[in-house]
Amino acid sequence: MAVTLSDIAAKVGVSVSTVSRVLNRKASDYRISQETESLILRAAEELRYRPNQIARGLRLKKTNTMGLVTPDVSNPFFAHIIKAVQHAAHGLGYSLVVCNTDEDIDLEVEHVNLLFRNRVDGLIAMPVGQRKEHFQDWLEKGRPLVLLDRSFSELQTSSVVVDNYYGARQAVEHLVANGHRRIAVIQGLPGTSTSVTRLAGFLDTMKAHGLPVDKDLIVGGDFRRESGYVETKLVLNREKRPTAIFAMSDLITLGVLQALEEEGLDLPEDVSLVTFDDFEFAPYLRCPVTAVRQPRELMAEIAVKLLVDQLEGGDKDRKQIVLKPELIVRKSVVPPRLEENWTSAAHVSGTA
Amino acid sequence: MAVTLSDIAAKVGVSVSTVSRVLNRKASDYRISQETESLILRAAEELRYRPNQIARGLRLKKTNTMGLVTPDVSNPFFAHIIKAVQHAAHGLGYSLVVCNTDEDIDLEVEHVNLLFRNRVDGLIAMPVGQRKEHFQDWLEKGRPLVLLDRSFSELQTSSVVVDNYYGARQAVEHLVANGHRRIAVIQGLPGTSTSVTRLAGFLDTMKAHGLPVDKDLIVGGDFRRESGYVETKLVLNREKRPTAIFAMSDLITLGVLQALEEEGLDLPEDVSLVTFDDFEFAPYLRCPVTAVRQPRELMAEIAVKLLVDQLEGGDKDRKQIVLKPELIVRKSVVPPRLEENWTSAAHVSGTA
DNA sequence: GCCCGTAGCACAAACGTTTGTTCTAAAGAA
DNA sequence: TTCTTTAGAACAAACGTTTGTGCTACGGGC
Repeated sequence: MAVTLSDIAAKVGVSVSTVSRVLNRKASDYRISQETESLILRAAEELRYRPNQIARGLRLKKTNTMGLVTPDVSNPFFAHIIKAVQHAAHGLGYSLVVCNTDEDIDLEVEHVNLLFRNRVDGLIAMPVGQRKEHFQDWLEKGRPLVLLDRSFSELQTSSVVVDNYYGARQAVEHLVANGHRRIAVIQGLPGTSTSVTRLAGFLDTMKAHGLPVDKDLIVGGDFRRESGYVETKLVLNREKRPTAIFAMSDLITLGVLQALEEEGLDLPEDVSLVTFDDFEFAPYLRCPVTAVRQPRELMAEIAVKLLVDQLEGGDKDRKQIVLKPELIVRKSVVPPRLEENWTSAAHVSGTA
Repeated sequence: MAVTLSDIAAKVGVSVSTVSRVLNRKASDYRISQETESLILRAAEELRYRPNQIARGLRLKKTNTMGLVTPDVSNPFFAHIIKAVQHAAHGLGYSLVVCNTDEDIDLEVEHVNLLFRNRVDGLIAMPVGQRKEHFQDWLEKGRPLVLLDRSFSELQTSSVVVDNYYGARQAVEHLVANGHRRIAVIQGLPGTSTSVTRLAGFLDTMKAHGLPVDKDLIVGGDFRRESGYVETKLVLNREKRPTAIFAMSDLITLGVLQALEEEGLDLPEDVSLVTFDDFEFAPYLRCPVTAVRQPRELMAEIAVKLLVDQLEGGDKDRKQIVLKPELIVRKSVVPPRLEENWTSAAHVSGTA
């Protein structure tokens, strides 16, 4: 069906190997005459020859493809990362196989296995957390891996992440500076490095200010909207309502917004809010949200660069890149109303 | 490095072909003894054999991979589509190579070529528009193609789109019913089928109501935020300002919001707004936006189904699936202020 | 006239599979 | 005993490349 080297060889009347060498620009190394060379080039052009990367991959043991394992393609944060990874990879001559784990560790394992079968040259992963043996296996097979956004400190491989501890401290400092003491934390998937580190940042900040931490206000099961929604609902109906919420992802914030609306609570008068992930719509919300912005594109580019360095340069060093996030202050944090601060609040049902 | 069939063969003491047949569950067809079979299965397990899909692909001329060409991975609409395509493809045993064209036709051509070299089994494309020879070539090579979201009526292949004409009519009817006569249209990439059809829907609706159309109010160059921003800026500074805006994508709307904010105009008091693509944050914006919602996930699933039917069932029929969009009415459309309707407006500089 | 050097290419193996065909030994039939 | 059948597997080719090595013929040196 498709045109092969031997089609060209037949047309020109030379052997397949000669054609191969010419098309790989190795004509001069094998003293192939100018004449033969141009005949072959012309024939390849005419037949619209397109090399079969599968055959090539088999022979060369290199597919020029990398895998990207993502927790949630539809999350704007990851979507931007994917776009940037795709772009960088393409620029360096690599195709990208994108996987979606849905934060499901079993699915992640399956995808990593599949990527191995497909013999992608390297892997960029934003891992679910919890388990890491599949990545360990991957590394033991001698294949490069770069962790992105989330990492395992125990894994001997490169990673590029944001300083989540710093980011969380910035966010919580901002809340505390505005007078908040009862702060609810809606975290992401508990085992994930980003959750863990951000939570540590929260706890340390509270401690630094000598503020008590109510364990009941530390909630959340994953990074998704639904989680943000139900956890907010629950936390708002506690006896002592928090005066502020620290959300660990853009989608969680989406759920928070939905819950607040349903409860008839207004941002920021009734509750203050700080979130991780600065999404595009943040400035245009009813109340523009103060957010921790991460250098998504930069992270993605570095990850690709690191991977390709390993693939092509044979750079075996384990590099740990940490970038600084930035707190974008908008309008979702104001001082709490005094009377609410310590009242047991069967909450006022709605101003809406 | 990696374990191959012959490693297993050597360990068990049989030939490669026998191992292959056993692992492909064809043992009984070739009367291989139960004993040999279980020996092989055990060995494969112990050695942690993972079939090399590259070799397999070469032999079988099937890679179990499909390509997805996307205009913009970071656009929430496409991000959701990608996620759903990924999910459906994975469910049917296919890996997904994702490309990003950035609405650049040359890049699209390049990506399609690359996908061909990689011998993906089939292609799902959300094409830029403008040119289609590369898809024609693809089809002539006998490879399946499914167009998604956007289509070419001249191309003999399956497609799944939304009824953009209907969606646009719904949107514009809503504006007209609220008393708007001067409506600005910020369209996407002019050649794209979605732009063309939505524009037709707009024009026909205006005509149906006997309303004049000011060509100067039909603007826009692509589906992105920047376009929405600058076009809104320009259109708002015309002598006769429109009383409403019809935006053709979520990202355009994002740009519109930004421009409105900068101009100190309030939604919906100063300008009404209807947009295509119902994004997640739409309900939580300062002014919740009325939007045309498309069944993204369904579209994606159908596209994958269509492609796989062609790949595996050999179904050669050209199927054209058209789904109905739905207008979600929120609060961004109100009747225009009377005095504004026909005054030349050196616009009031800001209420903010 | 003979040999050697070299230009210019062909040959063949290998990458890891799949699959049509062939081979071997043992069992059963005559 | 001899021939046929069959179970159980091995052999080998092919997919489309790449690449180390081998081959041939011509020209020049002596």
